[in-house]
Amino acid sequence: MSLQFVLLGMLREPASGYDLKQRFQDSVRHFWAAELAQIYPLLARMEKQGLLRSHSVASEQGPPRRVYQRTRAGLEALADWLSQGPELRTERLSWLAQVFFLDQLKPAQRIQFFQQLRRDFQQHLRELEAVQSGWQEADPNYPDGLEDADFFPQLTLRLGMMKYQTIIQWCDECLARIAARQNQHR
Amino acid sequence: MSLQFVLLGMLREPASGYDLKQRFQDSVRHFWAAELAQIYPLLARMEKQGLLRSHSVASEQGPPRRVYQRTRAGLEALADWLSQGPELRTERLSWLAQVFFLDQLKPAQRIQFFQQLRRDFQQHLRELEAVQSGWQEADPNYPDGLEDADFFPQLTLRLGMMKYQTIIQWCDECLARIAARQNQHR
DNA sequence: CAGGTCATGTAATAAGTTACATGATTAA
DNA sequence: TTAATCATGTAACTTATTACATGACCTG
Repeated sequence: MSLQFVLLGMLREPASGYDLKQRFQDSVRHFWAAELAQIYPLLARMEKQGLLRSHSVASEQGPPRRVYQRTRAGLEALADWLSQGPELRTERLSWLAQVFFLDQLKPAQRIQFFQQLRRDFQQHLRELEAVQSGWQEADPNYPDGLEDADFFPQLTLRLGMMKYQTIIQWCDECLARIAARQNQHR
Repeated sequence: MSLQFVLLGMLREPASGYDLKQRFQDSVRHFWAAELAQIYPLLARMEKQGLLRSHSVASEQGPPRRVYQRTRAGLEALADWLSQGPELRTERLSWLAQVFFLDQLKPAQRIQFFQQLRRDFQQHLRELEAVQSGWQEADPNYPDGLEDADFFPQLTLRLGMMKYQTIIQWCDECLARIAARQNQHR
C-alpha cells in the first residue's frame, strides 16, 4: 500500500489526519488523493505497527487533535520504499477508455466529448499554473535555488503542467483529425 | 464502476472472459488492466443484471468456453456512459509521490531513481511503438483512413506515446537540473 | 515427463468511496 | 439562524489484488 508511504513522507513535521488531508488538497492532489475515512484508520493502524507515534493536543475549536509523528521505524520504512526505485502501477483512465470506444457514440457528441475533455484539462492546467505563480512570488529562489525539500515537489508540479499541456495538444489534434475525416467522407 | 463499461465496450463481438483478458493485454493495457479474478465474477453479475447474455461453447482444448454478448440493455448502458461526457478520476501515481519525497533519499540514489524511471518509460514507449508499427504494416489506411472502430483506438495509442515522450523529456530535464544544482552547491 | 497454454472459477485480503454520527465555534 | 470550518471517527459497500484449485491438451 502506497498511501502509507505518502503519509510517512508528509509527516516530515508532526500533523493530524485533518492536516494531512489539507496537504493533499494543496500539494499532491494532481497525482494522489485520499479521504479522511481512509486516512484516520490507516494512521491508527500505522501507530499499532510502530511506524508512528501520536499524542492528543487540545484545539481551540472542535475536538482535541491527534497529532502524529514518525518513529525511527517509520523513517526506515519510508527510506526503504524510496530506495527500491520507481513503483509503477497500471493506470486506470476511464476517460481514455471512453475515447477508445467513442465510435459507439453519435458523431456530433464525439466532438463535444473532446471539447469537454479539453476544457477540463485546461482547467486543471490553470490550477497548477496558479499554484506555481503563488509559489514563484513567495520565494525568490524559485525554481532552481530551492532547497531539496521544495525542489522535488516543484519537479512534480512541473510534470503535472507538462502532462496537461500534452493532453490539451492531443485534444486539438484529435478535433482536427475528426473534422478532416468528416470532410473526406462526403 | 468503469470496468463494467470497458467490458461492454469490448464486447462489440462476443467473447469469453479469457478472450477479454487477452484484449486487455494487447490493446488497452497502457490505460486499463484487469485480472481474470475480477473479470469472471463481474461478467456473471452483469448477466444477472441483464446487460449480457452467455452461452457455453465447446473448446478444442480445456473446459468449455462461456461466451458473452451484449443485450440491448447492455448497449444502452454503454451509450449512456459515453454520452455523459469524460469521466475524470484522481490518479494515483506512486512513482510521482516518490519523486515528491525524493529529498529524503541519498543524493547518489536520486540520480539512479530518475535513470531507472527513464529506462522504464523508454521501454513502455518502445512497446507502444511496436504496436503502432505492426498496425501500420498490416493496414494501408493507417492512421487517418481507418474506420471509426479503429480510428479512436488509434487516438489512445497516440496519446500513450505522447505521454511517455513527455515523461522521458521531463526525466532528462530533471537529471540536468539535479546535476546543475550539485555543481552550484560546491 | 516437465512446463506452457487453454479455460473457469473461488477465497481471502487490501484499498478506496460514500454515507453517516457527533458536537463545538465562527462568520454572514 | 443558517452555513461553514474544525476535528474525529465508524459502517457499509465497491473495486482490485494475490493466491489457490482444477484439469485437459500440446510441445520439447
